[in-house]
Amino acid sequence: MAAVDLSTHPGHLARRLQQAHYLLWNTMVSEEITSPQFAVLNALVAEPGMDQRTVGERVGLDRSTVAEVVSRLGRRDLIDKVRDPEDGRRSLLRPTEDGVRTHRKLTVRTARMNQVFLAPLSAAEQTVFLDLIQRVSDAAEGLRNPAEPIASQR
Amino acid sequence: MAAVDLSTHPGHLARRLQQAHYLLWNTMVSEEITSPQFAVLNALVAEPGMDQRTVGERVGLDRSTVAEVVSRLGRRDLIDKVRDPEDGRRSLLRPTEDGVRTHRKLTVRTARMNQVFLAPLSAAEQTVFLDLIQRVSDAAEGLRNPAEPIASQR
DNA sequence: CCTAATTACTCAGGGCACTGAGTATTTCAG
DNA sequence: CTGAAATACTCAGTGCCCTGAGTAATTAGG
Repeated sequence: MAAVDLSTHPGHLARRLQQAHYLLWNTMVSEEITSPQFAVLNALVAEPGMDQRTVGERVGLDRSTVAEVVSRLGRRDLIDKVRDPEDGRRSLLRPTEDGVRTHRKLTVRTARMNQVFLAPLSAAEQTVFLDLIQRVSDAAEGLRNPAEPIASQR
Repeated sequence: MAAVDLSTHPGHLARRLQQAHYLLWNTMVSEEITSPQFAVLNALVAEPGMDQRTVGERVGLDRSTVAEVVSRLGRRDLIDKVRDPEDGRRSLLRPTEDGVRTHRKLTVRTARMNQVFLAPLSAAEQTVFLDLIQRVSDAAEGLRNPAEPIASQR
């Protein structure tokens, strides 16, 4: 009767997009390491020694989720976790050698998967697509953090 | 070192987009009914009496997830669930009066939320955005179901 | 008919994502 | 220097999402 067409609802489409990606990741990249786990690993390869909070900020995960992902990566010995001697609240994270190796391997596969994922779009459309998603996400995240002052470079 | 820029990874962006939507939904639409729950309710308002499998197909949820969502909607007395007398395997689902009322209320709020969510884009960009997400999702879902024959209209 | 395949659903298990409450540590105000 | 505020993390609870295995009912083959 008064039902709505969900294909005009960005939230619904976002969920479907994410699910589609999840499946493709599973078949083309890894069945063990998930996309969020790769994101955390990637952040730590870029900048070893970050604490959990900072990692979460970088990859867009909240405190609890980071803790879980970190614990799984630790269980697989892909990252190390040590208490910061200078600030006993923090845990400092860094990839192990195995972690770096795994990251390298998955990076290649991820690139291939992205190509397949975006294949239905032309090169120009792909650029637009990434830009639009990013702008919407950034704006929506901005709604959460009220009027944060200008980010300093450190 | 060899780290990757995740802002060019559609999967990562898809996850962030969905999270952003989740937060906005929570503040602007409902704290009790989630977006997937609304999707199921919406499908049942459009076509009461579907079984769980069909609902899942319509809204893009797998068997297990539909079962969970349905059980939550049932707990809130928004839908009824009865065994199909003609086929004892099926559960037939239909919204209760309260379910229809709730659906109507949330429809209004959802429309408002979508406006806010898409506000950073121009009207033309919004159209492109929805189209691109849909095409990518459809294509990726197509990779899963191998060579399905042309869908019949019933 | 009656067995075998199919179909709808359930259940257990792993992982992501959020909130609210609690703990430990550090920092800051007085 | 000490008590209060802030910070990093943990834990419990809820919900979404998938897979693989199991159960009950229906359909199809011989």
